Amino acid sequence: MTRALILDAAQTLFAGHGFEATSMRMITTTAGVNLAAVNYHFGSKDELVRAVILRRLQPLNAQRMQALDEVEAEAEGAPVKARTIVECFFGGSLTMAAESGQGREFMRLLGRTFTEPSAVVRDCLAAEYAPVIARYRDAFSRALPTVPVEDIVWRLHFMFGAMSHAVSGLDALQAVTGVQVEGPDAMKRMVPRLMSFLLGGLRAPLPEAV
Amino acid sequence: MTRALILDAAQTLFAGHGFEATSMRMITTTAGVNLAAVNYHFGSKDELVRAVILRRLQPLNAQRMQALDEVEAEAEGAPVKARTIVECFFGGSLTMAAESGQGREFMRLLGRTFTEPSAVVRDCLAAEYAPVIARYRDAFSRALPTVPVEDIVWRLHFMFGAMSHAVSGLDALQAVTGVQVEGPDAMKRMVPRLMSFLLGGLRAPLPEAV
DNA sequence: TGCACGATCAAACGAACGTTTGAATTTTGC
DNA sequence: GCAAAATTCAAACGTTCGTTTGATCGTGCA
Repeated sequence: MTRALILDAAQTLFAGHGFEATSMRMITTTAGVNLAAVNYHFGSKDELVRAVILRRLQPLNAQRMQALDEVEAEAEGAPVKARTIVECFFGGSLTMAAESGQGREFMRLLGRTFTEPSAVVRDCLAAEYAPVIARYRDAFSRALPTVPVEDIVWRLHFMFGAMSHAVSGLDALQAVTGVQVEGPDAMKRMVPRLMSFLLGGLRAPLPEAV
Repeated sequence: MTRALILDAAQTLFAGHGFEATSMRMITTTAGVNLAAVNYHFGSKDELVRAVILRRLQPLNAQRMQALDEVEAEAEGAPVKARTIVECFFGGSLTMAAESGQGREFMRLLGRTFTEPSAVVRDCLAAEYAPVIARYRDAFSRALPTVPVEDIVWRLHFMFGAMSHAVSGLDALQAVTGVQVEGPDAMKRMVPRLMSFLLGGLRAPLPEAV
């Protein structure tokens, strides 16, 4: 009970203020628990950070693996379309981002997480993502046999950036352009646009060799 | 002299550890100046953060405006190609990222800056970017008359994400995929790939209406 | 030469940080 | 129903944070 209260409060505050700028006292006050509860249940602030990230990232990545398993099994050896692979990868996270509340909050947090310089966060992410990226790299390689593996990796990298910024940078977009991006339907308007953008980038002609 | 030493040291440390995690003592020790020097020259840590960002962002954005002015003047009223506009926007920053040392360091910092939740950073960025984004939005709108303005804004948003993550997330890419991305020529290998990805996304077919 | 002013310095400020402690309290297992 | 284990609690720990202070230094102008 207390554990879950802390995780929820920490996720909200981490998403809003960042890891460093969120103090234990902010977390425990928001959660309505004692200050010592975090160290009792998680050991340290760093471990709490890991727990907040892993609680949702692990199921998310497991679902990414399973989604790819399913479409590949369905294709029965035939190459899977690039669009389908993209949907496997981003589908789960984007619907998570589209649902209001905790899910969307976590996606905003996750978007920020990539640029977080903290060692504990970076190591945690690298370990979680490495097998997923490797799996999807191979899948894309089969779907786009004309694209060298190195380019596949780069384009995955770019797609990651576009997506994480799309979700976590909505405040920035609103501040800069004045575009209204709040509300539960904002994500529903964004997702198809993002998907077509990603596919356009993924299938773009290779740059002429230099 | 001391001012410049502080700015350089602060930029390096901000890029490596983030704004919050970088203390005044780290900055002044790295710069080889007295602890009180930051408050003497900049007033506060927040003002130093602003100064570090604005020192390079203001010239960068001014150059973006000028580059667009020039290609539009050259076109003499004819619409400018989308690729050219993209090059105007990202060209300067990508060459800045490609050069080693201070320039590249700042681009890594700038990429992280977008997801920085700090109020002082967000306000500073919004004020600096707003006129530039408005100008480029209109330029893209003329270059791609079939794309509604709202989609233009979204695609600019996605492009921002892809680019900032491409630059600032190189550590993450290396950690996750093992791809070697260090060295001065890493950027030269990335830039054309990023450019073709961005153009592919920008010119992707619009998602069918839902 | 002497004065004035901007710059640098060591030292200290109160506040907030993450963490620890030991007692009080609640829950669990038999 | 009671001992034992798990949890919650108020209080304090030492450390580090950003900032301030007042003395000292160096330099250019009168």
